[in-house]
Amino acid sequence: MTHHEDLHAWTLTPEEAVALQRRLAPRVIRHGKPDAVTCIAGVDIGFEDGGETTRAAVVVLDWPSLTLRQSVVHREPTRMPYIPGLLSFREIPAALAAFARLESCPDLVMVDGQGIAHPRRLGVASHLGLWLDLPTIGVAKKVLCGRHGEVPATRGEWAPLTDRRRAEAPADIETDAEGRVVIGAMLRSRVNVKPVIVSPGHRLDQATALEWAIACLGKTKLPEPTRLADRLASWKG
DNA sequence: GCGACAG
DNA sequence: ATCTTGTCGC
Repeated sequence: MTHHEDLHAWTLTPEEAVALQRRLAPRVIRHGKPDAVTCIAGVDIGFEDGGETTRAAVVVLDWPSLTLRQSVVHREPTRMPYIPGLLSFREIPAALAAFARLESCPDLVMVDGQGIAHPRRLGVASHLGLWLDLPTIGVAKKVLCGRHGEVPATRGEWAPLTDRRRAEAPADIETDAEGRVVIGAMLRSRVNVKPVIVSPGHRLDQATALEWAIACLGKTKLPEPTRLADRLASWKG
């Protein structure tokens, strides 16, 4: 896999990064379904040397067996600090380098982090989806923005995550009874465990993102793709 | 003005 | 994210 734009654009000030997000967000497609899914990738980033080295892990699983087909780990110097809302600028360069080493292109990508459940509707999953031009889903462990009611206790059940701010894109996303924008779902992936936040990244809608997240659930909190990527990125296994 | 704030 | 031991529970 290759990419047409170079990485110079990643040397940005926070203000420039925000401006870039505002420009890119309307390009994010949040409807439809990925076609003919044969394999699903999982992505996660870890850090070493007290944060000086960034470690990107990508795993590719066959669907529907969820069997591991390939895994890649890429290391490079960290070039940006962590700033809430600007996570993609810190993690995506390494993720792209890891993707470049994949033998086959996945049909769907699951990312550790938010999709459109982001202040400017451009979380790391959405942003990565634009670069890869692939359907992506964000699976996060904590909320960045938005509110939600009580989450059902049953595995597979969920509660909508909503926000007052409307998206920049003209083709808008779902709203609830109060006209709030639905930006994701608090999914109970496991009983007695804190829910995960599932939000569409790029090229699919909320319902589809949820369907795939649930379809990829194994016995643990995280869906298999991100669970395995997490394991690799954190050196555990 | 005062919090909150993905990984 | 990362630094970190043992411990409780299915």
